[in-house]
Amino acid sequence: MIEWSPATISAFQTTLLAWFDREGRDLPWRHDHEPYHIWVSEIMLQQTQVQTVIPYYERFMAWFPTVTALAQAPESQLLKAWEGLGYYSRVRNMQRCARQLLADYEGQWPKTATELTELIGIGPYTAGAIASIAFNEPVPAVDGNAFRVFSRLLEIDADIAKPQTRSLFEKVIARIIPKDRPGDFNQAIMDLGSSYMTARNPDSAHSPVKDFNQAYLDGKELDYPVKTKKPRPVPVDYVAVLAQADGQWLMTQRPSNGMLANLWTVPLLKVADLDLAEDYLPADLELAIQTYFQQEYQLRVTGFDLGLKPVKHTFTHQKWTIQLFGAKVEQPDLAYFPGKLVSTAQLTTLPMPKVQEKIWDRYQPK
DNA sequence: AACTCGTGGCA
DNA sequence: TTGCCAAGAGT
Repeated sequence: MIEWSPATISAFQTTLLAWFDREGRDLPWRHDHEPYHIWVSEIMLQQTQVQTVIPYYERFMAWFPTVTALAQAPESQLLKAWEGLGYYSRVRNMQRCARQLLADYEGQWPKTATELTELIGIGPYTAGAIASIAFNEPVPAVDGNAFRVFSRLLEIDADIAKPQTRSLFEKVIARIIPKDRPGDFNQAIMDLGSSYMTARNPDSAHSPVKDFNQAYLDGKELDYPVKTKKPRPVPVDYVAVLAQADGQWLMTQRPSNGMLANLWTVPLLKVADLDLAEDYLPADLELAIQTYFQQEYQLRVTGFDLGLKPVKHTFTHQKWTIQLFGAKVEQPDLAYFPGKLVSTAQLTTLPMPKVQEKIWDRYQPK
């Protein structure tokens, strides 16, 4: 890792901000510095690309224009606003944060990163982003872009996958961030990281700060950032039961904890949870499904393999293979079932994850 | 500290 | 297909 002199730091600031003034992106959440707008955009942008976020952001602002509107919204509407974005706890935590603001902060945002971190769903990165952009506090906002950009500029060899590495980057950036324009600086780093200094095909030869990029000057750009890789997704087998009664679909709401919390799907049974031998036969599966519904939900279903190609869906850490079964529900008494019957016309009113969309598409290709 | 939590894009 | 990456936070 190299160190910059005060003169180099000053030159870097000037060059970066001049470029940002010329070529910084015009994004919907950059039209003002309202903390609510900055906050919503930052939460949406966590692990999510700008292009994906834009339409969600526009709709979210139309539906929930203020912290109060967000605090008062029914959860089903929140999840509908987030449907397809992923990491659904983000939006549930946003509502908790909105209520926290109204209850404990008199509806006024705290103005420092340290205080912002106390709010639900706001971690070190988002606190830095809001504090610097909305309140002009000279603090770093260390996201994936900042890790990548500064690791290359300064040839920082620390493993960014390790939690402790964040504090090293925060110290380094704290020395470089300009006190007069911290928000623009942090956003400029993000723009730089998504244009010239990208992860895969960087174009540093044309970067406004190429002369400051030590890794590029040394021809070692792709060696940075140093990052240990994550384990690959674990395969998990599921059975989806497309059950109908009275012309309606049997839909279930997932538990309030864990993956896809509170979203709606057809019943998804983990094959490993069914009472099956190692080398079970297709006919055994039908019986196992029937038994499962009887025991867990006191429901009589007669399932049958739809003979369709299994649906595959990969999450960050799980790779699902889902076999589709059709079913008829006899005399539906849903007292013990965590869900309800829904007409085809009403299906779209439920917040559903992408994997459910794939299941519908397999059953009824458009 | 390591693991959990979605989805889309890209080579 | 596979693997990795994209404005991370909670537990």
